[in-house]
Amino acid sequence: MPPSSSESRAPGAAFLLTQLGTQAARRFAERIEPLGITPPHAGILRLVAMIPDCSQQKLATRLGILPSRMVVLIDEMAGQGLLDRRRSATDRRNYEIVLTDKGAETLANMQRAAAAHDTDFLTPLTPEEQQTLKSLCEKLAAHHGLAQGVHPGYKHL
Amino acid sequence: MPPSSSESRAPGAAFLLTQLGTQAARRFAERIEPLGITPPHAGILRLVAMIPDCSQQKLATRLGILPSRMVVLIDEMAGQGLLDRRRSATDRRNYEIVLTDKGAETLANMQRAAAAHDTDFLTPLTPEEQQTLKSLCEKLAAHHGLAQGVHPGYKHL
DNA sequence: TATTGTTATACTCTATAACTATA
DNA sequence: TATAGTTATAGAGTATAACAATA
Repeated sequence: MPPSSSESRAPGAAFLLTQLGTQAARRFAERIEPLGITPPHAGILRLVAMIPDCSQQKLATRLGILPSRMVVLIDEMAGQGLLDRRRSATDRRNYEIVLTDKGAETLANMQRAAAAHDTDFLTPLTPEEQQTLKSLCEKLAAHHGLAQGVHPGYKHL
Repeated sequence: MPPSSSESRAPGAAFLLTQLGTQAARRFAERIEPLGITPPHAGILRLVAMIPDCSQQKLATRLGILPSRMVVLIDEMAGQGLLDRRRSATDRRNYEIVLTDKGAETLANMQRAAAAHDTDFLTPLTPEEQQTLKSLCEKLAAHHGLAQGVHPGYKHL
């Protein structure tokens, strides 16, 4: 019988993961706010760097963002000068989204922010504990089919 | 120098926590959907059981939900017969929110769903790994000031 | 005057459908 | 006809202000 009072129950690990994940996402959003971008922008930046000349639809599918929403996000980022829309030469229906120099710079700043965020968030744990946590999370993520480096928070389910 | 390709980076533990936390929250929402309730409803149910005769404002503050939103949520739950609004005898401005029999039954079903969710979500790990993960998450949650059993996902920051 | 609950309103994000231009 | 991008629109959720009843 687990220890319990009549008034509260100790939360399980899944609930703790929900709490921590929400908190981590919130802190990351605060970290990148000074860069003028939001978490969806950050996801797009990283994916555009990974997949050069990617179409908007592919980006939308990979990130779980609706195409109609992607239009707005790309508009915002193009307006900030972070990326350019170029019509594909082979199929002029779709665009090839490319990083500008400023976009690449913002990506680098975002990755530095992510690294600092990671360090700070895990600082209560010893280096050994951090490694253990990471390994266990990787094992869980693999079994749950989570894509490498793609935030599932933009999905429509 | 960490292992990396030119195309991708291994995500840090904080990012993994965000992924897993989002996924866990989504699965929990799916689990309780057959009970006719959403995650905010679940949070209210648990808090109402913990704090009898609680006012709407106290519930809103504890859960990080705006008072104006709390009105709608309590309306929905009262409409389902899960709880009742009773005017306080001592201060007739505020209500005392009380669980009905059906509300208590739904709470019990929700707690069973949470336990099953926890078991399923952690099933890729061995019992020892599960205990280790839970301990590390508890340590992190304590250092980050996360309230016992209160989902931070309803907060306005 | 301050507080509880409530309503009204605006803004964002999600979701669907319809439109355009290309193929 | 099918697809990429876009626009329009409706529905949640978040946030702020203002209001009525009560203290």
